[in-house]
Amino acid sequence: MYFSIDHKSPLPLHVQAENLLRTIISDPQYANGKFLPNEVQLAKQLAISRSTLRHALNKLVYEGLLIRKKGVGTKVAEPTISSKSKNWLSFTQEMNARGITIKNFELHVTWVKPTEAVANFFGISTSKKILKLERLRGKTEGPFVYFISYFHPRVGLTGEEDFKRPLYDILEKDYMVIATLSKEEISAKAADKFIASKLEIESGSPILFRKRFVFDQGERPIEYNLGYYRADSFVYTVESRRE
Amino acid sequence: MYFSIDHKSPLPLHVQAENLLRTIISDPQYANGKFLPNEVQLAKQLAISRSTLRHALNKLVYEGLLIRKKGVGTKVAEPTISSKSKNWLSFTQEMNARGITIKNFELHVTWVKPTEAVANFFGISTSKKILKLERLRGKTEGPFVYFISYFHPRVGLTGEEDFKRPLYDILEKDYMVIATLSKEEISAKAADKFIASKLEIESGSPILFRKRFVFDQGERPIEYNLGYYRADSFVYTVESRRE
DNA sequence: ATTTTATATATGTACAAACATATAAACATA
DNA sequence: TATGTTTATATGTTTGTACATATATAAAAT
Repeated sequence: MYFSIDHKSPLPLHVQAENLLRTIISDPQYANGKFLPNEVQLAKQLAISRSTLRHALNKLVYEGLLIRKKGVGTKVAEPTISSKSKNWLSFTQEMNARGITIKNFELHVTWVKPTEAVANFFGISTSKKILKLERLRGKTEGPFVYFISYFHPRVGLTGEEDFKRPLYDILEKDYMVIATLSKEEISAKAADKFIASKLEIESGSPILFRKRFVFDQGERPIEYNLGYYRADSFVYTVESRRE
Repeated sequence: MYFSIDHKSPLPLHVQAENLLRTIISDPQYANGKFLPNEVQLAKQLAISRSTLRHALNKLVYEGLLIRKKGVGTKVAEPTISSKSKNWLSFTQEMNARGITIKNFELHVTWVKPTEAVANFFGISTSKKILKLERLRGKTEGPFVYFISYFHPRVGLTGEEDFKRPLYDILEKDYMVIATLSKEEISAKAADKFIASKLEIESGSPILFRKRFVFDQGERPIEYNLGYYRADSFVYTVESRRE
């Protein structure tokens, strides 16, 4: 199979190169920290200049998908499952970028009366039913996260949506709701029986628990999300800079 | 006042330009979304090429400090109320803000050969001894976190410092080392015997594990920190904003 | 008065070329 | 054996140049 870049495409060459590289490094052949061809060679192969290639590489390096080392080469980063708070990529997009295909093991949509905490967060009464979305997701080998989401009635979800599509895509394109602010609380806890059975681990095993509060542009609450992650397959990463 | 760039400095021009720009845009005169001079002009002023200047600008744009618009110009981003500054409080300050008085239960200073991971992060050999700081801290009722810190030799710590003072205070005031960037990995794990005994919990109990990589202004590694938190008394919070 | 068209301006894209510097491996030396 | 020294190789830095494209404004046409 041969890759090439279309010099006549309106899409900038460095973007094409970036996309191409994403495809290339997501290949299992490259997944395990294998080195790319050197820049001069790769530029020649793609028929672009080294500067343009570096433009593309820079982005992937910045995202943490590639690791460059002076005098050595550029290799594919180990595909750790992690979450960068800086990026507002959706869960699926983020995982895809790391060469992990997300499988949906379970997907339940129900209308329920909100708990005290949820009603309080949304500023609604506990008697009015709201949409609850439960999803068990993970890799082909098995699930590693159980999500529970509640949505504010204002959003207008019907429950008939195709939740296999990225959630933010649905909210933005179909409901014109743009998530802008997210507050998260991350903690560790022991898995109870229910979560343990879902994640296929033993009851009492440590799990990473993430509460996520999502707001729209007007800082109005739109989603209340609970995530239970298997401790052995999920790391949460945060990058912060002073000033 | 006039800025300039030293072409003889070993520090790359684009890094110098980046630092310079950081200073410039932090000036209140520039703080409120004011436009920078255009690239060609600014490059001339700084006596560097436009490409080099763009290299510097790119980084600041990526960090969200600058906003570029094709055909218009580059302006300083509005200062958002992010959690960045919040994340940069010291542990003690952070706890004080939550109304918790911190007690030091144990404090050990030793010189040790770094593990593979630490040596690799610092870019030093595993044979040279470095400073290791272990601290068991918590509330008056009992400890809830065990910290292990390693410091890069470059920092110049002697081990004789008064570690009851805030760490960042020591680094800044006594050693002129300013921590600027922090990358963290948060995960859950089961407490091993050692940690369990320190935190006064049962072995196998879930704990929150935080790896923290701290860099100075030149993005050089200065601290490698491991934190083991009792799950029942610690929650990690993150706030992130899109765009 | 309104719409269209030109134009100056600024960022965006792309290439070529040269030199600097870190790394690892091969080689030579004590 | 252990330690320097060279060398090939790969990324890092920097400049110069040219043209593309989006934007806002001013001028011209309707």
